[in-house]
Amino acid sequence: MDDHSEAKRRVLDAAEKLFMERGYTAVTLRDIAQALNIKQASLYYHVAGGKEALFVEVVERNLARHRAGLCTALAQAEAPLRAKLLAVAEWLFSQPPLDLGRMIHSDLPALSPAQAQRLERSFHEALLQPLEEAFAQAQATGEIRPAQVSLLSGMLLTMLEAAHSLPTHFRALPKQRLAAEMIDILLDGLRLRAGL
Amino acid sequence: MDDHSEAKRRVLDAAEKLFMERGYTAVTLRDIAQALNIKQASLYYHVAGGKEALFVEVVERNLARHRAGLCTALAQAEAPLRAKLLAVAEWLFSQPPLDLGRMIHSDLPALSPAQAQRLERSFHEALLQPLEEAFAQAQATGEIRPAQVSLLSGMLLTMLEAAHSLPTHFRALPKQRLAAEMIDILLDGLRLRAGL
DNA sequence: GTCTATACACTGATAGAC
DNA sequence: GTCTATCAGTGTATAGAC
Repeated sequence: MDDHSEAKRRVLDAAEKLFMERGYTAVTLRDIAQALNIKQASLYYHVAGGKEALFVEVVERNLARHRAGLCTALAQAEAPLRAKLLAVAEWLFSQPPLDLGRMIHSDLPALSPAQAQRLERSFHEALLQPLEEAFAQAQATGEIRPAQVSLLSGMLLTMLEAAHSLPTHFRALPKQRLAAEMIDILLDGLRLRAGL
Repeated sequence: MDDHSEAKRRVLDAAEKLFMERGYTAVTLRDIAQALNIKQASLYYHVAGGKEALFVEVVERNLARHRAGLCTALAQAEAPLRAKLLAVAEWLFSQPPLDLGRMIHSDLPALSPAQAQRLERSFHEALLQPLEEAFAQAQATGEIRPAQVSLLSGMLLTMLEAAHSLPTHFRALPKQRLAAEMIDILLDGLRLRAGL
């Protein structure tokens, strides 16, 4: 599983940048090769399986990084849930934005069914699972009131990715402030209250 | 601006279904023609400008419908903001899901800059503007506390579209219940409280 | 590791018959 | 309105030289 060969890493980096920005079908192997100042055919030296294999490898590496980053962000941040979620936002903003919707509805259907299913599973494990655990823990300690953890995780992830990727035209504030406000609103709505 | 010719409407319907599902680059004219049981070249009788013109016309029609639907939903629903937002959710769920992220980062860059800019403007007018007005009004009447209306609109739209389009695998509840819970959490976070 | 050359399929688009 | 035929352009992929 080690990616020896520095060159291979550079190929994956360039491919990741383009695939994550524009999606699977919109990016050509020539685009990727051009970004590396090499010719399209040279890519086959690094990734034998061609475009699809390259895409799968890129996404899987990206998701593994996300899982690791999210888990350490959640583990290292201090106790209150708010701080942990802010750490999550900070981590997500440090990464290239991922368009979950396009991935699932546009990119995955263009792959072989086996690969598509594998990637969809990775999505859940890397992105939702860590958040679900954090919310469940906060519920167990009574920090927030009970609610579907999968719902909360999806809400947060979706909102943060939107804040991360949507152009300035759609948002007046810097994304960090925007994230903080969204998290505050979310947590205010989840506070323990009399009558619940 | 009238789309006489029933046939033209059928073409736009088929194109809209495919374009909205898979995105601009992933859909070929042959895909659309096949859905209509005609040949690819026949599409040029209905839309002279080819693929790009077809896409722009489809999206513009979709957004006009959204603007109208959102405005009447917001106008007809009874007073409390919660009811209005639920009506918005109901309307959005009655329409084919739109992937705002893919649209902006994948589809628009594949068009000529002029058309891309035009569509991006339409997005704001059709989707965000009606919601922004509703939030501003609720703030004016003191129903919710002050907050960036563009932020709130973006949050709501993003969350609802995610609930609408993400596969069951990512959500345990039916999307209507999910929307209701998200709206409640959002509004709970915006209630007037002592100290604000 | 990267290149050139090339095969082959597919895509958008045009011309013209019916 | 829809067809067939056809084109140029682009896409992935392979073979083999350096």
